[in-house]
Amino acid sequence: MLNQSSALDLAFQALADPTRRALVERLAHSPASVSDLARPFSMSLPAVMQHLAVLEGSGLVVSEKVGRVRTCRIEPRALSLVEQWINTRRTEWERRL
Amino acid sequence: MLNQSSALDLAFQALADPTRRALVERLAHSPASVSDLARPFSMSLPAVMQHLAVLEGSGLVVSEKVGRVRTCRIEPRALSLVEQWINTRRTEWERRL
DNA sequence: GACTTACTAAAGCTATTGCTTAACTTTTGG
DNA sequence: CCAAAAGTTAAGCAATAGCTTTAGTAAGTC
Repeated sequence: MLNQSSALDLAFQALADPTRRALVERLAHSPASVSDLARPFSMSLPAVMQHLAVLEGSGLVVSEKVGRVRTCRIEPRALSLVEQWINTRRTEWERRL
Repeated sequence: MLNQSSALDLAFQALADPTRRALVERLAHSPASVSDLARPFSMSLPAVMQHLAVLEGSGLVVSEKVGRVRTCRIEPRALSLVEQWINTRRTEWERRL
């Protein structure tokens, strides 16, 4: 199954994991470094980094490394894309009634 | 009785698959039977039914069987839950700026 | 009653996911 | 320079996801 995933596939898939949603919730308040993001979780740092990679791969998070610190932040346009897809379906349904 | 987090897990996970999103898109227009839903897809009927089971498990779709026909429809409140989670994050982020 | 339609149940198979640990590299502070 | 801090890479592994095929059951049709 090598067909390339759409942006929505990647975004929904990224948000399907509770750890990744927690990361997004954290980042909704302010940007943060990888270590800061990892600290609250009981899992290993590489595990958190893999979650961040999924989030970046989906476009929901962007990051920039300066010195040895990578700072991550939310990309709200990717959130909008998902929000709009859902809103469109819900609205289509409700318009019928 | 699922807590909010699990409900979101299930909903996002359900929507992460393109086949299931296509089913939701179809159902946004009108309710449909399992066979009607399966017809446009190249995969087997049991495969589509498994997708429908995931959607029902997430609460995004409900169904009722009358005679030998199961009719599926969208449950917009489950869509709202997802929509609101995203909206909250996006709004939190944008309020900061 | 036999046939077809509509759905269901179960088993199995492969690829992906979500972790782990271990071994790096690159900065930075003393 | 030396060592700690911050991040990265790679390998491996158990569980899950997304199919398949096969074999059903229940309900309309003739």
